[in-house]
Amino acid sequence: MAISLTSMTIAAVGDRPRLQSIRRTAAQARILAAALELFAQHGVSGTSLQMIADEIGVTKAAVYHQYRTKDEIVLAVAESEFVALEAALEAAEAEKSREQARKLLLKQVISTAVERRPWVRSLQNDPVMIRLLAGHEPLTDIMARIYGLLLDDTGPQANVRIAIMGATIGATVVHPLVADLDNQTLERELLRVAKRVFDISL
Amino acid sequence: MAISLTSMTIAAVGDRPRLQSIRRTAAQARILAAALELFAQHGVSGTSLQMIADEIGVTKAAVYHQYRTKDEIVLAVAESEFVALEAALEAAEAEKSREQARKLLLKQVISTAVERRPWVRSLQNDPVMIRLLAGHEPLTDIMARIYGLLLDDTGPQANVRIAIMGATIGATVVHPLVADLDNQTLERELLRVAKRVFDISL
DNA sequence: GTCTATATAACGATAGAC
DNA sequence: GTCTATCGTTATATAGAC
Repeated sequence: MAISLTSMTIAAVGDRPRLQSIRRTAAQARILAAALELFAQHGVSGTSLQMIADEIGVTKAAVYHQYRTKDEIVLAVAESEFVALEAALEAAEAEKSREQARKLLLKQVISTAVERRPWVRSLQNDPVMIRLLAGHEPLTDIMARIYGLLLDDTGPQANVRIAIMGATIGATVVHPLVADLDNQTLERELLRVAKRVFDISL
Repeated sequence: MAISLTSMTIAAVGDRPRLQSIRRTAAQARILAAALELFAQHGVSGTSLQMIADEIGVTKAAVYHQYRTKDEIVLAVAESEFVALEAALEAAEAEKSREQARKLLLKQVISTAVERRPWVRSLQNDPVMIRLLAGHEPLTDIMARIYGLLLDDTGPQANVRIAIMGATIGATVVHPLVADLDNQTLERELLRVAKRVFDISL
């Protein structure tokens, strides 16, 4: 990792378990795909295991054979969605300069959010999801590294600016007014705003 | 109403029922206050009538005496929160110029969101809330009037800019990184962003 | 890997007494 | 306006057969 994060304490890098290395059976993948879709539609609390089982045409017991609790399914869904963010983060951390790393990361976060926008709302805003993510280190670790990289310590308002940018990305892609917009245009507009509002040349 | 909205068809203004005129008993107000808080914490689906009843120290049956269904409670909560938006909208519509109206509305929407930020997430992102709001005309009417006023048809990207601004406001105020920030500072920063997104002086 | 069957608890909602 | 009591349904979760 080429970037040193003097302002934050980050866990040792060497033997970090990677989300990308998690292997799943076909049955598990079917469950997670159905759950992701249903969580987006009805929220986590509004999605029962029966609904997930019905969606893939099996019984509840078959689902419980793969995951012991509903919480485990929620976390597995989150992990599978965080893979793209982890990849973006690792690519950014490999950049030579911190400036380059920040630019690349912001770009990738935007394109990831745009591409996966049908599921961004539940991942970012569902109260059950938020609570589970907060207690799951592999995911909080990724978020901490992303913010640690994006934050510059140039001013007391830096936190607010990054918060606003991150929030803007996540919330814009789920906004009803842009639902009909193609990914490319949406991505371009978000980059333009990032540039203008946050003085980052991308 | 001093503003003519040539680009949208808006229902007749004269006898529009106002949310502000809805009267509630003390018992109903207690239910709505408890529900608002619990929805924010657990989401709508994650909040049972038993939880609401426990919160105010009565039984489920007492709650059902005030509202016949859970959906009615959700809608009543939304209506009570939309009162501030309705007031902001009416004040803006009374402005002499459209430019003035847009500025005032944007300012008021920002300050409303900042002041009510603990509850913004569930109102804006909860899937059950979204579904109920979409089918409830008094609320969709207010949203349509707000967007109708904010949208200028000067460019093809107008929708995206409004979406970005709306998303920015809604998502920033709920972001954990600004949780400790006082209302005044947060409001000032959001106004600064709005200025730069829209190229207008607020 | 999926099934039937079941346990236990909580859900939304209603009836009727006070 | 609130209570007790209850209805029918659904929830998460498990046991054991195939």
